[in-house]
Amino acid sequence: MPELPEVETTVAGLREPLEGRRLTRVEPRRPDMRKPFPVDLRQRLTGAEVTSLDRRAKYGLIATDRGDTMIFHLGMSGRWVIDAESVNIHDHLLLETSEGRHLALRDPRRFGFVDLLPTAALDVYPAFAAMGPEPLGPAFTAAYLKTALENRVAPIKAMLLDQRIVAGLGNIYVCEALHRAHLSPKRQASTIALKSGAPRPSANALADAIKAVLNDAIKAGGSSLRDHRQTDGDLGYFQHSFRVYDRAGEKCPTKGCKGTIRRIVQGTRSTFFCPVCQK
DNA sequence: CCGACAACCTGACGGC
DNA sequence: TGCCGTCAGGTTGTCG
Repeated sequence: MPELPEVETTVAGLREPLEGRRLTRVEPRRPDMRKPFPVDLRQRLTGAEVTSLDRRAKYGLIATDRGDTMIFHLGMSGRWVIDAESVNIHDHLLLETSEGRHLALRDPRRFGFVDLLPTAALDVYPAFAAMGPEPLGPAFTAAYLKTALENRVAPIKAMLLDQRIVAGLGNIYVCEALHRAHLSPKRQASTIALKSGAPRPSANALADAIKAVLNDAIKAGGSSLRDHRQTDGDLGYFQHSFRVYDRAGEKCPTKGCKGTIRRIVQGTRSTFFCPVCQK
């Protein structure tokens, strides 16, 4: 469940059980996920009150009244499960609150991880320091996109997956945004940025398409793929609104377009697009 | 500096 | 039914 809309939805779902609540139990159930759990995670979080929940790109942020923030990343298969009947073998971190709520960070592939640092040091957290703007924030504009992509020879698809250009997009939403903007994923990135002065129409269309698809997905509660339902607040249905992702062989949904969605591989990852209306 | 690619893990699915 | 290959929402490090 791991691109920006899914993390946004996850964080929203964690507010009710966590915000303003005290953590009475913090229990890693193994030494590591993709990275080791911080050695002092339990000691620094137990007894603390959660003051706010937030999101940066695909990272969730849980701040406490002791000046710490727990950072979590869901990797490919991670999600939070609230008040499950029993503990799953892939529940790697358990939290319990003063209200008796039980939360489990479940991640079969273990590409996710947890970190802990002083809230005041968030800006210098390496992953954040190198990160581009939030696509739904004020800094992400057509003009920014144009500047960030000029001189870039790589395909636009690869550039949009680069978190240093824009932070929070993943494979699904890049494919979807490029389709909405009618831009080919194979197009050289700099070609939407050529010429000085005003942004080109394609840069405008792309920035707009990115914001639109993310907002639509958040409204739908994100996308739920192979990891099934569950997680009290976590039933996203945006996968039903995919226009190209995982739809190879289907008719292109663009009005008046007679194309068929194709799957190609770019830099080891699947790309879905319409060769007819995406130029 | 840039781009390509392997590695980290488990599970689901299709083909034989 | 079972075994095997392939693929999956991400990130990071290495190599040329």
